[in-house]
Amino acid sequence: MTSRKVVSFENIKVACKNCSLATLCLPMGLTPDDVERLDGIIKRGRPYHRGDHLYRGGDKFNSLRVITSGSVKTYSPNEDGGEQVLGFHLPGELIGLDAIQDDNHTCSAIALETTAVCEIPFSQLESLSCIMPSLQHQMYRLLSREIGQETEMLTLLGKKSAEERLATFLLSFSERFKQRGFSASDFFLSMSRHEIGNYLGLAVETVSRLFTRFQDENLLHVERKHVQLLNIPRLYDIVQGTDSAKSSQSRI
Amino acid sequence: MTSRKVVSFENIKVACKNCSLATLCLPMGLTPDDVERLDGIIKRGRPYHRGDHLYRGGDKFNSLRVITSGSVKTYSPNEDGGEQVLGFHLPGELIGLDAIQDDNHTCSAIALETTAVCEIPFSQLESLSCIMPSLQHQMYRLLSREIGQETEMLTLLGKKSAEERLATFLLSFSERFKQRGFSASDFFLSMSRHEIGNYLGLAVETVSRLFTRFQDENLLHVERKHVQLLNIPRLYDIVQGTDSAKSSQSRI
DNA sequence: AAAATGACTTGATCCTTATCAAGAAAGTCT
DNA sequence: AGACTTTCTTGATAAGGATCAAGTCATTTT
Repeated sequence: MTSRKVVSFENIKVACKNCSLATLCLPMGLTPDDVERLDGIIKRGRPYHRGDHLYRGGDKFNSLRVITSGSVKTYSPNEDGGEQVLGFHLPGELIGLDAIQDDNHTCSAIALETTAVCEIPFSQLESLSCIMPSLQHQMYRLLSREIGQETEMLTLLGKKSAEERLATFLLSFSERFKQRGFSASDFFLSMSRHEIGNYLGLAVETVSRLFTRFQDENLLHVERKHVQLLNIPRLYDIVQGTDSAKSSQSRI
Repeated sequence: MTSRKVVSFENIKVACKNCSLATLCLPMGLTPDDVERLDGIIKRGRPYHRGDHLYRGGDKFNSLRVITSGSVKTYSPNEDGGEQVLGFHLPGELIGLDAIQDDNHTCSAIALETTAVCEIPFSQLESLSCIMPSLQHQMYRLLSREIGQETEMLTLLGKKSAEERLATFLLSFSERFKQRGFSASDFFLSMSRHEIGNYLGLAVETVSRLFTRFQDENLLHVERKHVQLLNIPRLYDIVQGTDSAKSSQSRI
């Protein structure tokens, strides 16, 4: 019975040209003809369930992957047995870029919920990008964007307070959900408090306390994974770290 | 008189095929013919002096740059006027990769000492990489490597203690100097304590105290910018954060 | 439905590192 | 050379967040 269900899933193969994520994804900026050619090398497998690994550190690198639904956590093991969460990835986002370097995955990727992905065999993508300059350009842009995003994380971890980190985290999801046509102020987080803390360089307890405090300050309403942002502008103030957030609150 | 000197500098244009850094740099893995073609698009300008900007955030992005001598700091301004140091770059290292994304530099690069660079006009590099698959491959690898390196910084800033951070920092320079044919245990750091602290997410005072402590523990000898590493293995122990460093010290 | 498990929250305490403050050393300028 | 500036060091204190310890709430198991 599961097998029949899986087969039906596999039949739901949305071609790039019909995919709502195309504007966020690799086909962005390509002509319809080029999208068609790119589509030709993409593999769409069965969905992953919560806890399934898309790949693990050390695995041979063959494909880049784009999340098409669900969400994924990437992480790398660190020396002393623990892990460092590297990112949370939503539909339209490309993962595995760090593995091009030496043909092996350096980090792992695990589904946080039922998740579908497109696999893009890298060697074929590379060949294709040799004959499709616009695809090559798009690849360079995506790789560069990834570098820019990690740079922002460096500032977050290097300079920001716990409060600023969580506000940044929440607004990042708000913006990304909005981009994808979902509510910017009402969403579910698919990861645990522990994973949020790990990602932000904070202890679980600190994350929990901050959620409570933000709620007490009417910045948001939170119930487990369900978050409703009630005062997005003030969250942006907090991100700025100008401390005007507190004063603007007291001015009310 | 300066102009004559500059002219003489400009004449010292080492072609890629004669450059000792070629194995670390873009030509890595290219055939001599391909290196020649790459060489054709590279511009070698006059050297920068300490404090000169190679580019600033907001500048139009035209070229990637490879340091050929000296050293460079990259940084991005952050909201509240301060800056976040993103990296220190030694000969053979490629900078500007983050700017491909939107055709503008998002961060700034400044010479920490007299520094020479090769400029690689990106549009020409892109065209060339379309007809030279091995160059394209090398570009993907370099971009991917950059992502991997930033990932390591995330772990450093997210999980490591001040002590582990400084040890990691010192060993990174040790390894990179060694790769370049210099001593792995005796070198000059071209940046200030303040810049080190900024980069590592620590206060200047903490960096200073750690240098003193490491010296007291006979891990190194430091006098201003001149660093001599006296016990590299134990520095590696510290990086691991297993705390075995301290016990191995007391065992002596 | 009760028990067990895991996730989250809350409180109390401790520790690391930031901040504040001042002095020393090095480098710069006239 | 002497004054000035900047960088670095060192000490004292404070604060932010980690850690330790319980307890609560959900969810799953039996």
